[in-house]
Amino acid sequence: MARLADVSASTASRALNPAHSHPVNPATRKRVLEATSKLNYQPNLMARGLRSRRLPTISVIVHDITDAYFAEIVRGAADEANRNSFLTFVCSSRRDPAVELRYVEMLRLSGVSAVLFAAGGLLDRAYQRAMKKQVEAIQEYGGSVVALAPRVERWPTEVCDNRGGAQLMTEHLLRLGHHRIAFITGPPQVRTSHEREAGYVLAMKAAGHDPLVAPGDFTEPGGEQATARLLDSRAGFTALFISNDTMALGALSELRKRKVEVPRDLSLGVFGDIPAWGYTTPRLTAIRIGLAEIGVAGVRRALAILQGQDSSPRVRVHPVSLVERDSTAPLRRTAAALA
Amino acid sequence: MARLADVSASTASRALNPAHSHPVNPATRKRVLEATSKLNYQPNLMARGLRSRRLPTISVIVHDITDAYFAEIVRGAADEANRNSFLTFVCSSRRDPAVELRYVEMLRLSGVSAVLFAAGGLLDRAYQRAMKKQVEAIQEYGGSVVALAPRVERWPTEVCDNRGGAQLMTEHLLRLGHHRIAFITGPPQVRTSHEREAGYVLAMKAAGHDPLVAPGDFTEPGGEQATARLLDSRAGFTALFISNDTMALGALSELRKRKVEVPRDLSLGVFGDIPAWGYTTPRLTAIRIGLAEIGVAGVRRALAILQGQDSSPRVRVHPVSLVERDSTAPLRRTAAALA
DNA sequence: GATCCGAGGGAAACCGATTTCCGGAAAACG
DNA sequence: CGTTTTCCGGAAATCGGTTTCCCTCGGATC
Repeated sequence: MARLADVSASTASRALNPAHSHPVNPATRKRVLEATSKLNYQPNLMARGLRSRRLPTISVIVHDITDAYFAEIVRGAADEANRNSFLTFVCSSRRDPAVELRYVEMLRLSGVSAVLFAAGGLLDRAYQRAMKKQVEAIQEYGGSVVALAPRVERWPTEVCDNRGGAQLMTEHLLRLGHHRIAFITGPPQVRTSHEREAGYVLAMKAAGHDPLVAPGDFTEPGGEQATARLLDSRAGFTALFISNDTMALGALSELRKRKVEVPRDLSLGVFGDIPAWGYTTPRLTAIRIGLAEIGVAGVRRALAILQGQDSSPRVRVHPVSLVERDSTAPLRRTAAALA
Repeated sequence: MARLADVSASTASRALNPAHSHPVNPATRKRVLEATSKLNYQPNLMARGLRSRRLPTISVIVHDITDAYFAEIVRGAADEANRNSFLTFVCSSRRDPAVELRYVEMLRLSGVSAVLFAAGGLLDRAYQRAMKKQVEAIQEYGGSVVALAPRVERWPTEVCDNRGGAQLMTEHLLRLGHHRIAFITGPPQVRTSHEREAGYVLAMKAAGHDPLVAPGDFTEPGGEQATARLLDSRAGFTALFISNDTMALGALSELRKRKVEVPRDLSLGVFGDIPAWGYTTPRLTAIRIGLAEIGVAGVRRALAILQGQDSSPRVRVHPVSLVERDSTAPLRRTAAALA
């Protein structure tokens, strides 16, 4: 035991963890601290974890780490975790419930202190039940759970203003004179889809226009297909609002393939701003989400819960903003080529 | 002890870890396995780690997880780790040596089994010394270290063919009739820079042309500045080869700002293929690196070392390929507008 | 002066698995 | 039949901290 170096044995632990009630003589404490720095002593985290049931690690569960959306969340979370001497696991689940459950089980076994779910939970009943069980086991040993997107479970949540953001974009397009605005929504199992769709519908109805919602699934091929079907339907829209970045990539391919020129033939808005939007042609108008901040907030929240001092409301909504670029233009300049 | 459920005590450990030499009666072993599955027994990883000095975790150290290049490596590594029941730490170091050292120290304290360095080491002496010490400490407890890019240290390495890829792109441009090809290189502290530059220079000299190398630093603003300086220099080049994806993003901004049209005014090639290149205008010709495969190979190598059965050569070079898109065109169609 | 109380420190239990060490029983051998 | 292996299982040590339990000592109280 490295600590024998100075004098005491278990007293060292008390000196180094002043959180507990047992008093330690300041002089003794000083000696201990000197010894630790002299010996460059560092506690064995696994030994500590064996007693305390958890390790100073957090985890972020995302669908796909190569998706710029999730990567930014992970960066924010990992940075904040690092600042608090926590390490960060990253779990890329590919939207596979089985993989996700397996991840969470491994996390539990490894004594993770907090799990951040960066994507909406699936509405699947079996998944929900199994996940609830895992999460309860984690909470049993003192771990905390935070959602970074709306989920069905009643977890503490850090989320961006999906409804407000969708309203913002819709109103922007309306203000440009568009009133036939199509919307590609997300998968129905995910709350985010409904929230964004609701914002869009709300803004449309408030302006006295009929919403035109096309089903989508938040994936790139899904966005491609949804765009194709919309164009084929000849529904006669002059603006297209796509409810996430990944689908927008697919839409861009499809529009390029069909030689639909943006914004001349069609104004295009996206929920979710990723760096790539600054390099596409045209550069895309998008709803900017402070993803890194959400990641940071998630870790802060998780750590606060760990210390039993979280006073935030259960759901905290982070504001979003409209980033206007070149893909949205006034209706007069938009040929109704698709009517 | 959950295992008391059937009969034995420490025998269970032997039954569950047949790797060791102590024999176990097959019948007993069967009873133990039945009990474990009945009780849904799962070993406490921290207790196990306390003895074995390490946890079934790996870590990937990258400069920036939001960079598509690194994200793809991490995805490959995390998937492969998951398949082997290992969890994956991700460390986004922002190219800060202090952050990186701190990460590695935390990893060591947490008993990480393997560390994968996804970026070239800095040539800084103090950094090198400190890192060497950390890594030796990790190896002392049986952890392994793998480099996923050329580094100065003599670690097992999985790397893409930097020199060959640079030759490939250069030869592609030469074949199109270009001979005044500029090259934006990377920071001199990084081996990758030198390797790619060497490939470019080799191909140019082999063709009897003078290389034109502009300094860069692998960052986006760096790419912007390097491009600007090249254009200002009126060096009269008709093609530009940028040695990594991030700088290419900066270059795109600069070219767009100056209304240099690609490939009409300038052919553009990039080392490093990222999804965004399919959505830019024009779509960029790039050297494709199998980054996910490199991540997978890194984990495989690390696990093999852990089990003392790594028979690979120290440095394994992964092939790259040329993805031809719209940003490179024959010289005849390229106005020497920049001459 | 006896009792009580709190400060402060040490010994030992504990977390849960792995790994010696050891011993009994069966098998192999002379 | 005695002796030496071999097989197999249990008791106990170990990993390195944290926490409980207990003890001592000095000061305060009655």
